[in-house]
Amino acid sequence: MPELPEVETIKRVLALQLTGQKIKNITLNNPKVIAYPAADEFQRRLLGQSVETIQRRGKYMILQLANGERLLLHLRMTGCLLVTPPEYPLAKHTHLVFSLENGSELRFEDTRRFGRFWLLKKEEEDTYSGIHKLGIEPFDPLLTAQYLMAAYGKRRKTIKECLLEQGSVCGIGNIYSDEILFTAKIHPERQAFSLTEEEWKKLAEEIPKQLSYFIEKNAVTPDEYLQLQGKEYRNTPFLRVYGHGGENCPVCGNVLEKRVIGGRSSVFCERCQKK
DNA sequence: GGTGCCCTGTGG
DNA sequence: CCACAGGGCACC
Repeated sequence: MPELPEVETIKRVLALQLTGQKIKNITLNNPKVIAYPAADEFQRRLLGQSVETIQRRGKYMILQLANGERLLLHLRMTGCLLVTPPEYPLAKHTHLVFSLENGSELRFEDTRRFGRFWLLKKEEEDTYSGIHKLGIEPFDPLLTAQYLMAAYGKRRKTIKECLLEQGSVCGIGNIYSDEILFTAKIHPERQAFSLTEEEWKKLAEEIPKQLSYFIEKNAVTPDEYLQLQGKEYRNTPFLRVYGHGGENCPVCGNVLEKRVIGGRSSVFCERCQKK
């Protein structure tokens, strides 16, 4: 599910609910979700720790703990973090539950079980989670036309595939790559090296602009988030192309094309996004 | 670079 | 029944 805007939304909700909370108990229903270290050590080291701050890096969430350790999480496709009252019905694919000092629970659910946790010691170098391979944040002032050109400008891959990589600019997934390319008026199948300076400039503009727009549109209160069970994202009515294949382009009315690019389903307007 | 895989659920 | 789903990685 979650790309950067969704992870940011969840982060903002959890920050209100988890900051300062101590982990009193841990129930691990599916040890596979713990990528590192071994599940028993993971539980032993987390027990009794409290959450100091919550950060986001790319699509990863980072819980900074009072003892200097950090808990990392990647939600992948269907992962979901939710703070609930203890009596709240347990969802079917709940793999991990933290009971907190104030009586509430932090639950991790994930239907497809792709999501993973990592727990790193204070000064421990993280070569496990993949977070060390991430490129700059989309809101980094370093993200300029020049930066994009240097990163992708010689690549034969399509620009859509480049945007999905996390190594130069992180956080963009399949939905927002389509939205970004649509507003930048760039055909997703354009080979990266073929983009003009004007187009790199537009892209550098639209990447942070679109992502922050959707962060705004995502905004929920903790109550709303619980009601939506951390799953339904409210931003979908604002998506202009993703999920709208076969419908009319919101700009020119042309029928939107749906096509697999780099193994991912993609929607675009052949008239607005010239090849 | 492509392809398959990790998983479960849903919709055609 | 099969194709596909918002992510990422290993493996030719």
